[in-house]
Amino acid sequence: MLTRLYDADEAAKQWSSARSIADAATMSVKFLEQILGELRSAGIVKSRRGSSGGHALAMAPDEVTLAKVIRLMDGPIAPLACVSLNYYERCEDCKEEECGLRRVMVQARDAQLSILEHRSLQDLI
Amino acid sequence: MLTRLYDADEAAKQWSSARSIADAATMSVKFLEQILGELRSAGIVKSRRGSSGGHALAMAPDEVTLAKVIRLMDGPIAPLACVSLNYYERCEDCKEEECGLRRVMVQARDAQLSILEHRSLQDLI
DNA sequence: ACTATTCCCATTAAACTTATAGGAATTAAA
DNA sequence: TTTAATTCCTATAAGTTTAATGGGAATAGT
Repeated sequence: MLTRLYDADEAAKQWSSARSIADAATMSVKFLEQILGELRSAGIVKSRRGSSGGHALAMAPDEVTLAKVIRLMDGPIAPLACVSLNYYERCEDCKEEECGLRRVMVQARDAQLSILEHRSLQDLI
Repeated sequence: MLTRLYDADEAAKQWSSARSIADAATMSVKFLEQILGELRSAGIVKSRRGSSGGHALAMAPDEVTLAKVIRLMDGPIAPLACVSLNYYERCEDCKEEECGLRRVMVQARDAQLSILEHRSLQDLI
């Protein structure tokens, strides 16, 4: 769905309307607007109001890593909060240095991030 | 919590009561019983009723991969249902062969599984 | 002024997670 | 054979999160 936002010629600054994207993805415009709002306030998408307004990518496609988008949409990538880089929360009654589960979960997190941090919108086409 | 189940001498078949485990983990016995029930019906844990009954691992600690346990407790490991090995669900209106997102998510899934399928309870101690 | 569009906020509806509760079945031991 | 400890089964409540809808104000082009 995001890929539609950079089909347009960058110089020409084509703004895709929420309506047109929603139609293509068969989802409600209102719901889509909400998602685009999140993307905008995260700086991934920029928008222009008014009669022939719309939405467009705010940065180059290869700068939008999947990790960024997923964190924004789905929250933490890490399987446990105590190994999350961006949404860390400590477990209660846990000595992190000694926790074997945590040690393994860090490995799992890093394995996944090694993919998601190095794949961008560019790679989705 | 699971690690407590194989502290005991395997030959002596020590059965840990739900109560004793719950105390150590500061959780309600009833809640723990529910979890142990799931583990039992998945064949990871076996139980014995009656006066001096309890629970014990049903297989060697190194056979209990984290992938097994996580799938049982948390469901799919894959970040999207359409790339899940055990809980696959097709996306609607999607030609999987052409879907760039899916291609990347498969990579992310495999990266994570390469850890979780090769780490067992044994590795948590 | 008129119209198409984003933008913001509030609300509902559905789903899932977490936890609690009661009691039947089973077993060992007294 | 009675008693006590324990698993086992099922229902349900409470809480949280997610998905979706809706109304209307702000903006910009014509």
